[in-house]
Amino acid sequence: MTQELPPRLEPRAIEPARYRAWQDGGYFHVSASAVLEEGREPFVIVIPPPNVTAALHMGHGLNNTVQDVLIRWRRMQGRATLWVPGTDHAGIATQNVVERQLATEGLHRDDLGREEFVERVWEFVTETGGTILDQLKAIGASCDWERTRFTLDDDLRRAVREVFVSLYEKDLIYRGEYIINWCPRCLTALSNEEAEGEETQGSLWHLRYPLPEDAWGAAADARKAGAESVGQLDDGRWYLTVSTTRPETMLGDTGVAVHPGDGRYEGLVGANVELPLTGRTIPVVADHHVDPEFGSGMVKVTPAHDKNDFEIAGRTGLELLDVMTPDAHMSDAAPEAFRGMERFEAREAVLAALEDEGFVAGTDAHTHSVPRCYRCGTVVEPRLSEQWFVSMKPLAEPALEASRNGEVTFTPAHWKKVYEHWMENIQDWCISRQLWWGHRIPVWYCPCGEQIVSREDPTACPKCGGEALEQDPDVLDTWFSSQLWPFSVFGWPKETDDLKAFYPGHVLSTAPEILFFWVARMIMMGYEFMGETPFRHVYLHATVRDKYGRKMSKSLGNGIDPLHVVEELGADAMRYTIVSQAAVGTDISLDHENVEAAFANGRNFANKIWNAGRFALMGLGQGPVRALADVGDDLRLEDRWILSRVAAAGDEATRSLERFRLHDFAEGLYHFFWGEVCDWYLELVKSRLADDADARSKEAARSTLVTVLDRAFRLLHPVVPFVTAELWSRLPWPEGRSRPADLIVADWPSDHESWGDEAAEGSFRDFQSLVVEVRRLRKEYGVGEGQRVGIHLWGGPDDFGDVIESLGGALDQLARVDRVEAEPSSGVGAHAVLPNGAELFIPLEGVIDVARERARIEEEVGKLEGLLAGVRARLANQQFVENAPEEVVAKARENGAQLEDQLAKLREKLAGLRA
RNA sequence: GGGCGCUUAGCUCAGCUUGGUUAGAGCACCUGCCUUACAAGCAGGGGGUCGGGGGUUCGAGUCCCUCAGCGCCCACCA
Repeated sequence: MTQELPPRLEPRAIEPARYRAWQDGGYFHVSASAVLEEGREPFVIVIPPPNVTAALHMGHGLNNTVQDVLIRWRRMQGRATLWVPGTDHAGIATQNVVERQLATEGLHRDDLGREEFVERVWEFVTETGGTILDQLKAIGASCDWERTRFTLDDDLRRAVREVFVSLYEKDLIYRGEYIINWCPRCLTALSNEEAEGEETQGSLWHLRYPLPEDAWGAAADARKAGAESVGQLDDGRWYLTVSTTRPETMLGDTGVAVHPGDGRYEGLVGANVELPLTGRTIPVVADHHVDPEFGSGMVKVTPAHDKNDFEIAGRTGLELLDVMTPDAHMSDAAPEAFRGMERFEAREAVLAALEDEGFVAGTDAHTHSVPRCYRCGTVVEPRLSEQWFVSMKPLAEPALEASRNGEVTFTPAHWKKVYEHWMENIQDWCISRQLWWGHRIPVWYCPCGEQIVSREDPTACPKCGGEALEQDPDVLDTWFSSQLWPFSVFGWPKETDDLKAFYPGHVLSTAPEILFFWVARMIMMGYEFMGETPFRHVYLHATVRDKYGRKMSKSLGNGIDPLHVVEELGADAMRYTIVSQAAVGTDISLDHENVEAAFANGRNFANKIWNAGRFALMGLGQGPVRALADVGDDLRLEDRWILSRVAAAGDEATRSLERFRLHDFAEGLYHFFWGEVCDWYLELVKSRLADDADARSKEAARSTLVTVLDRAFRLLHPVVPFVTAELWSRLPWPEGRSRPADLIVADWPSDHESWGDEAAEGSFRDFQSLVVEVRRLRKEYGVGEGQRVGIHLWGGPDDFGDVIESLGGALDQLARVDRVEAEPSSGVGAHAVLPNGAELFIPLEGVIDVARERARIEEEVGKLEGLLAGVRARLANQQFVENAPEEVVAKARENGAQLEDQLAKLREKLAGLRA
């Protein structure tokens, strides 16, 4: 019953039911046999698994809408379309959340112990883990929920174990003591990617290290050679100057380094410098890493707290001295005065002590990048530590080649360069984390010294037979399991049918900031373990920002909750708004302070579609609709025009989607549907549907309307699935055509060749420009809205007369023109030339009160002339021009110019009315 | 320090790959309409020297150089 449709779209009334119907219909699911047995071409996307504890934010909203658009489109094209959903256990993030929960109970994870803590996390995850997936359903995501995976599922554990052991066997995983990024709050190692640099306004302190007396001669020589960093203290002692941004680390210095070729310091190499505050002396060494051009050309070396210094120590044999505890307090290795101090407190204390003894040579303001933990924001401490690493260079090679030779492509294209640059400079990956939540490292240690790396949990040491094996306490970086996602979700390392059918996937859509964390590593793992790329195309979506251009984030509180948008305005409104804004390579700005306004465009469009459908359902009536082919002879110009246009719109939509131009896809259809179907075709077809006297015209209109809406709804469905599916299901169906079970699986329109009709499009364009021009003139000359006029129309294309004749009734409907004469005319009235060269004249004598209109215009002219005279007088006044603020004068000039323009137009009008 | 990108209407952005009608959209604004699909609408309208400068060309928002401002990524310069 079409009367039931309310005049405003109520998304809540249709969306949840629609979604349930799709799920119940099994449309989201596809089995391997569709590919392996039926031979259908697959189309596969694996979802970027959101953190299991996450709540949906606008970034998810955008990314998953993008994926759903592609998925729905391909599904309609008949591909065996699979979108695999799931969540990530998100090691640090999840552990932090549960630790915070514990903290509210006054507990620490140590109070529970490892097992109980992990159990607690599982409880939490089991309770809340499904939330974000349910939220995806609300925005319409058509994932195959039967295949939902979690990165800690048994299958995926097996994959992780296999990959770790396999890489270890290939010597691509090793354990060693190196400087790694350490978060003193999370108490774990981090990868380079997890330590995010933040530009910070800091200081560079210059410190003096006194030289022993036997080096004073060499020091004096160095000074003479131009080494300004060598000098004498008040008491006559010579010293060297070194610089640092982290003075507290000087307590762990074990040397000072210069470049081997730096002649200035030649005599000082080998000298033992006094390290202030510590009572230690440290040697001056030569190492080629030191840049003689930079600063003093002399560097303090802190091997246990700096990556470069560690390497220098490796080459020069300097000692390693760790002066900090894991939680970044000064350790027992530091002088007593500083022990137990927090690092920044120690920084102040060290500086104060050095200052006291005259060892601070100066301070410069210094802006540099300070690494922070990507999870908690704590300043990362470079720390000497034994960890597990992956050798990345060999793995990167095929993944780099894949980008170079186009096996993997990127949208926007410029990410290709970013990806390749990173791949070319790839560094080893620290994968062990001192956490409890995650994939435990599959390595056991026997008291006999044997290290066992095994696919199966060992029960006894293969070397000594001992059973007192200890498993490595650490877990793997979350991204170690995420990188296997494209094949682990299909059951690898087992050779499953799913794997055969659905690997490799096609598109990977995600945020640019995890290109290195995740995308690059998936590609490397794909080549290493599957022998080919996990996906051919990487789509990096826009960043969602607020109206001030700031990234939406929890901490800024400037986020928009997609569920709130769905609730208030509908999923369709949200989807259209963000897709239409997601132009390649740009960001999306949404006003978080006025959500309704931010999504108004999408909401209005969904409502427009709704009303167009309502109109059709009411206007079509109950009778059977004939197939288009059966009414072919009765089609009128506007019918042939709109059929041709819907064909063109379909071609454009397909082209846009093929190129990942989702913005063009959405906007193109918006303009087609609103600007052509609604503004023109529906307006023209109204009277025909209501006119029972001309049955042939009415039937042609009904057939055309049904056909056009069917097509349009199909094209629109990927971006606004709910409103289109709802209306489509109610649309009457032409006789003789079989009807798909649901719009979600209706064929994507592609047979457009036979529908194109350039002649009809050209003729209709001529008609449109005539209507627009008549409307404009009517408005300009104050012709009342209901007032009919006659027009004269001459010149232009040969067939223009025929066009006007066939659309005569339409001209009356759209522009209130009841008489068209083909003869030239002039006199009192309005005249214009159309784009196609035809001349248009509207006699206004007797239509409007010409004398009154003339008087009205004259009055207006008088008024404007007065204003203009005033402006001119001001501008003629030297004092005003010289003394008034510049912008006031400029404004006056601008006003004058505007007034002159307006006057010219009015005078032209007057001339027409006098004729 | 390297690499990349951006600057077009009041705001947010398309358009540049392949130079060529009058540079577009949404929102905002002005005018007139509650015309029975839709006022979340209809009709009409105003608003841009395409960041500055230079060059190539018959022709530049589009290609090249340069300057300025903004942003992103990478990096061990103490």
